[in-house]
Amino acid sequence: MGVPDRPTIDGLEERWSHTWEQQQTYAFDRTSARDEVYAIDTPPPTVSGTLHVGTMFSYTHTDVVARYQRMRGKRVFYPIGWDDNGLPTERRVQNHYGVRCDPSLPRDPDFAPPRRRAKQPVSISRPDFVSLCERLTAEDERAFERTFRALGLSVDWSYGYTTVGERARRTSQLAFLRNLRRGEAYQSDAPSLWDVDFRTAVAQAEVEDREVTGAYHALAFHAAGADVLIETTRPELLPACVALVCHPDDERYAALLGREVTTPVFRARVPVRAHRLADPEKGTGIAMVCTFGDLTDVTWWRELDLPVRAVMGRDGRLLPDPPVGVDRAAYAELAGRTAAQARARVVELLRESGGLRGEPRPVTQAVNFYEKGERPLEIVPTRQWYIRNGGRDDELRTALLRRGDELAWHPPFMGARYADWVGGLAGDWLVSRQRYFGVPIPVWYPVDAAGEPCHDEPLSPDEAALPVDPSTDVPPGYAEEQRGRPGGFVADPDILDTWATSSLTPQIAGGWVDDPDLFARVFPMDLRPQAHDIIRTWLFGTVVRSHLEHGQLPWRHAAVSGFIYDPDRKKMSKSKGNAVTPEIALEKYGTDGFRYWAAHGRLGTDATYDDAMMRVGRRLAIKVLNASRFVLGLAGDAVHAPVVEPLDRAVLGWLADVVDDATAALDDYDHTGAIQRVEDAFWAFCDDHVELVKARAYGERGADAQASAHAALRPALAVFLRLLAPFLPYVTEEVWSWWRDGSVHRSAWPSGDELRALAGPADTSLVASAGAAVTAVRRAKSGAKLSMRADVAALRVTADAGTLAALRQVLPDVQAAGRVARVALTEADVPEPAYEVDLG
RNA sequence: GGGCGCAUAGCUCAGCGGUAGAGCACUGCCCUUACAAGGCAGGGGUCACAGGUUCGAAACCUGUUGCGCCCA
Repeated sequence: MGVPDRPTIDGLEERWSHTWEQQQTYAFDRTSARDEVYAIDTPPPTVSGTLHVGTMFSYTHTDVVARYQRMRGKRVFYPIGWDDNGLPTERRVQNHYGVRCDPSLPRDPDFAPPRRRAKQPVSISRPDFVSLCERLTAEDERAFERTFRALGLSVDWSYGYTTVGERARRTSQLAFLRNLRRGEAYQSDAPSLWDVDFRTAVAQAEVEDREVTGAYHALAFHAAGADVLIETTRPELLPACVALVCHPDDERYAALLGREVTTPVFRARVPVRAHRLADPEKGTGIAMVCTFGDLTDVTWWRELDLPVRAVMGRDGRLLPDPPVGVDRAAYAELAGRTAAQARARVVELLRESGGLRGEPRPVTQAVNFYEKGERPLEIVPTRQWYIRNGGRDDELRTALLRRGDELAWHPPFMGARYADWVGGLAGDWLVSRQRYFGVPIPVWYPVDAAGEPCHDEPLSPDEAALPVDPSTDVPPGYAEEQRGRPGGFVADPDILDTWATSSLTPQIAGGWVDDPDLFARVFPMDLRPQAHDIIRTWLFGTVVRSHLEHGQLPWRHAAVSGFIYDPDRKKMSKSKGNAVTPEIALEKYGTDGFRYWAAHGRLGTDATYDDAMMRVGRRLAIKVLNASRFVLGLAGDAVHAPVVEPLDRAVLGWLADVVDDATAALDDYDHTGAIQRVEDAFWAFCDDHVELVKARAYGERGADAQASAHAALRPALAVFLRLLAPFLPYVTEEVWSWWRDGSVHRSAWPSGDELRALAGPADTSLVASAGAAVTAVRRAKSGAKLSMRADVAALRVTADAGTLAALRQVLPDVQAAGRVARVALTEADVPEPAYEVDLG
């Protein structure tokens, strides 16, 4: 191809991306044996409109690993998927089109999405809603793919998947049914955390605390004798009160234990009970137990065997009918109101009846929210599906903790996050969601003669029939006419949580359900890359599923990236409006410049979005282009000439050490250490070595000395290109194409030993000796405000015998590079060599 | 309240037992025939604080303070 006259890094992305696609440069060879394969369980990004710069950061880290392993000779299995399943997509569709799903509506044969977003969301049928989800995610996925391709990811796009695709549905349903068969999946009708806006149950891992302002209300309960005061931040739950509870050692209330008191306003009789979790220091030391105000209420309810007085509906409004034992007229004031409305009304009623003592006192408190939700979570008794994850089973918990220990964490301290989470699990994994767009739970229930579904005897499909949609498919042995009829069946209406499917990405990408040949070659995988925020969800979930299904870890290594902060130290996020669009950065600094910045962020460490760093990366890429042009443009075809000059031998030996260090760093998943070592060496190579041998390379000291220079420069350049290739894939490929066959990304990673063999007997310290001498000359010229090309009369060096002996070997190169006429060497017992320059 | 991490030059970070480093920014010089969307050189830090270990600590230990993340 030859060296262009005016090389530029602009436009390399488009050209080489196209070539790589055409030549299938990153295609996975699926005939490879497992031990030849390096398999990556790439995170399927949530499809959400735009890619976050933090995502690009993390994916660059993974791509560096992929490219390195490929050059090491591994057959890299590097698929990618899109997480389009579940609530995030539903929410996006609702906002994007201004619609909401109403499953009671029939499909509209002439359905078209609203043209303009209406103020009030338009209700549409479930099939129409799902089709909008599919339509929008398809658009988003095309945009994501464009951006990832622009980032130069070396994935094999032919192994793409989506988490609602057919293979994902089959995988998710099959894994669930196997869990069910083994007793690892089960149903429970129990109080569950519930988001009243999304109207679905949520799992522990999706819950977050938020500080909100509330108020303590002092309420007087009537007892024989004196009133009992309790304090609560949720007076609207007073009709749900089932007991008062105090600490067993609290003498203030000892006389009340076992007696009943009467709730104010609602006039329900409730017992006073004792429990160790009642905090005598908090409020008045005695609390009301409601079904259900918080998770402590659930504990009290369960452990004290209390009845249920449910008041909170799934829509976040108080149920129409009062619980047993509650005053009907008072409750009628609250029925149908939201929690906030009901609270205001209860406070009024309390004031009127004298049940409120003093004024409410404002407090800030931590309240549970669904991480994507807007109103505090309620706790509602519902029937839900769970998968065992060790939260209620010490044996399983211990086994999963051991899996965490088996995994090679990069950096190691991330393993503690996993152990903390597993150690603190409060219950099993709630996987059912009362939503529409996702993998349906693949079971039906028989309907008894009275028309009631028998939830204890779920009907499963044949594995061969998967994936199924129970709302349209029929269980084995039944006919569609029997749907909903006594003696017939009903479908489970729920879908599996997104994480319950994405926890199976190794199985989905590896073809567990339909390509056992592939699966055997790639599973268990080598690497799980991801960010640290989803250790408790995605990483842990994947370990759980693999442990239950395969009895082993799903991968050997986990590489955990940090987050990206803006220069003001705030976390970048779309909601804060401070996120940078990665496409703009890629355009401005080039892909190589962007990747250079990303590669400087170490695993596990949060990094700052830094334009300046990208500019440096861009400059490095330009330097690669120019230095390569110079080296390759030198006359002569002396590649096979012997390397005889001491400095040439030295630079190759020195470079061998660089190769060894970079290799060790990358083997240790330390891409930061590797790129630093390599780029420092490359600049030193350009600034010192190339300058030192330039005159010789032009032939000023004869043919043999010239040939030696060329014979060292070209292999050195080839090594640098390969060392830089995982980080700067475009510019290295461009230069490689000028003079080598094939792709640099399919070339063999350099070997320090091969370089040493080429170098022969080499004293690598000569590189530093010669560098120090030319630097001294440059410093003198700079101090005298002279051009670097200015001639110098003399260089006098005073140093010990060893230093002088080294210097003598490279003296002609030093003199030529510094344009020094005479050199005088003086031996003396000095700690540091002294350089004196006579400018003449 | 618990766990984890971080505190080094104006900024972004490396160093993790042997006399303080890089890049950016700043200053000066050089239009040098690989590179001015360059290059060369220079100034700049009581390594958060307090104890301890050591011949020697930015580094190891203990504590304190501040910041961040995760979990109660």
